[in-house]
Amino acid sequence: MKLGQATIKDIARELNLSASTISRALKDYPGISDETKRKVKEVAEKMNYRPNAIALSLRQSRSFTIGVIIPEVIHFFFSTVISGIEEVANSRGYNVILSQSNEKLAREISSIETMLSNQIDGVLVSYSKETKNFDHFTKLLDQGFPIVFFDRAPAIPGAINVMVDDYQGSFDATAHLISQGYKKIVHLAGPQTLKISIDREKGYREALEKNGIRVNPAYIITCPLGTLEESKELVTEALNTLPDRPDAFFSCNDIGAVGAIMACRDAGLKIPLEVGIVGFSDWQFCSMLDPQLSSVAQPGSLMGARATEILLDIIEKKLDPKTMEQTLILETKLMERDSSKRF
Amino acid sequence: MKLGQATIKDIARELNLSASTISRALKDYPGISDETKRKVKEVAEKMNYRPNAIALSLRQSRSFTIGVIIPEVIHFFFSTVISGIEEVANSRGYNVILSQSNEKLAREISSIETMLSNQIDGVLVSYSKETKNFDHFTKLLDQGFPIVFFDRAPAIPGAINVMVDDYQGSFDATAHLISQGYKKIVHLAGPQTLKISIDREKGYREALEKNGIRVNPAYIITCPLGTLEESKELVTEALNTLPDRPDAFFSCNDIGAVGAIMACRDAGLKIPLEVGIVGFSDWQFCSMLDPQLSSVAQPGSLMGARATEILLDIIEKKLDPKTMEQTLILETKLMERDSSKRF
DNA sequence: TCGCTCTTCGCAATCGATTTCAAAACAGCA
DNA sequence: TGCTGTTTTGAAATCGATTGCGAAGAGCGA
Repeated sequence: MKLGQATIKDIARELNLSASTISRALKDYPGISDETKRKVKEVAEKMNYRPNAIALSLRQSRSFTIGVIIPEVIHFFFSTVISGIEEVANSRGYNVILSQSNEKLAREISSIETMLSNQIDGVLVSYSKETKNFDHFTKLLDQGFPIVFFDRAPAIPGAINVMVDDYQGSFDATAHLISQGYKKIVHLAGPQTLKISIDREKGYREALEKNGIRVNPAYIITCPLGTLEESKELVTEALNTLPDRPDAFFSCNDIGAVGAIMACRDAGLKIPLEVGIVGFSDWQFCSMLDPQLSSVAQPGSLMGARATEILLDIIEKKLDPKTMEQTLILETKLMERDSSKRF
Repeated sequence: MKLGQATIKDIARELNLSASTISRALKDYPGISDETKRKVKEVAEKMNYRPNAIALSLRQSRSFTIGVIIPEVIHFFFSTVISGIEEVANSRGYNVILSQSNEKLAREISSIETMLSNQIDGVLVSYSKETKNFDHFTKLLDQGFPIVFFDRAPAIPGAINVMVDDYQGSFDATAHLISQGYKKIVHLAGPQTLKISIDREKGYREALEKNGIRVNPAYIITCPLGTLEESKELVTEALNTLPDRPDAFFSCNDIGAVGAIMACRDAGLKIPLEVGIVGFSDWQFCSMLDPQLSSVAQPGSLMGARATEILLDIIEKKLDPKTMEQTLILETKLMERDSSKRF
């Protein structure tokens, strides 16, 4: 008796039949007598038979597994995306292999390599902050390998992206601050390697211009690290040194906004009376803060779900990447809370 | 030319050699001339050859993949655990297949089934709140299949568990509240199906007793849902109806503690002057709240890492589950912050 | 009893890589 | 030239499941 699982051969031996008959009986193929089918299924049940998906994968060159490459699992936003991915993949019979790049290009590349070795049917990617060269993706795309990018869209022509409307979300947030009477609005920007950072900054700029406010370059402060400490420090510095003291901060992420809250509070400024603050992402904790933080909600779970649907449709040839819409943009929603509401 | 990847046979055809020679040449087996090795490697490189892990898995009955079953990815704590798992698994050459049960027993079972079909080498499990019967796990354990449970330890003799010291963490938190002069401490407990809930309640009870405070059953309030609204409501009710008004709340999780903060604030109580509050898990946002929330930190990433190390050691037969320590308990750390510090 | 048809099942190849066993090829030496 | 020994390579089986094709057996009419 083997230690492992019962195979189709074990059943065949037990019943003095051939492996082919067992296979057909289990799948209710025509040409197998009902009596045989009954016996086969009975023995399969008894032996606790479970088909070997690996053998199937090898034969069909299909693994029913998709890969997900993400910068960091710990980010709340990404965890919601994963949740959406897992949900859809699972319901359509696919497994999800996960790998985090930790924002390192080298790990991103090696992750893809091992996943390809494991014959994944497709991959969902949100690339790392380090990634500036996309050859490892274009090579695959050229071969027709199914890839869908989410959240962070690379500068690759023909690539399929699912993202939120960073520009519009940013525009809305800035316009909201303006409508609340804030005039000297600082933008805490993200690393310029990410398209989302650029789009968010653009939304900020255009909202100002459309409302007749001149964009002051000194009011755009880049936070490369994205940590709480960094933004707190930079905001404190801005409050102390900028000739025209800012009266609002729009951060490209929630952590930065929290840093701004802290810095303003330390500076003795009242929120939202004297300073307005808006974040981006609408992390869970926004409504738990004091004051509750206004933020731009990104539909993370939906993004994961949509990206997965598209990927699986491509894999199953229901969609041709060449003929389809290249970029799916999901709407954001501004959550107006205490940190930015004066009226 | 095939669409897919180049195989060993393609290289063989190209060089007029046999598949066996290619295989040996690529692995630097003895008995292959240096000249042949050189040519084979050159062609392999040129054809962008990548070994098919599926074929290897089939042959070796080893997939170098482990499964992870988790209630919900979105939970901050679990996302840190996943991060630790992924880290260790990756560095030891294993893939991670992820599945969330959404706290549903049925999905937990079906996830395990598909993972087994996919020939995973072992599995890490944190079981769902619905799971009261562990047959689907014991069956596997009896077959000698490698399983390591984390965070939530099932009542299965011989099972290997990695968890935090819920009892001690809870004891410390309660003792801390007592040391700060709080006397009427309410415990917001979790669902009694989870061992962690029971342990945390036990730590609370014994800390009280050891400090000569009688345990008041009315002071133990169970929060089955674990939502913010629920705890807010229950705390408000407790403040209004309990004959002896509580002066502190120790919640078995952070969400509950936030609900308590809100309820107390709405009731006009000053934190920490009039009411002390401590949570459990030390989620990211604890230090961003106002007042900053004291909480018991659980080493999530470490837990994931340790559990994975043990699992891989068992898989690789470096460890025998029968002879080893059954339960690994990781230390918690009380993060004392403003919400509970009167002095 | 011989055909023929239809039902029911088995053989063998396939997927990609590894590995055992054995066979070539070639060198050295008498 | 013939024999032994070494080096280098191949054929075939294996892992588990599927499937086209062929074959055996039953049943039936002539």
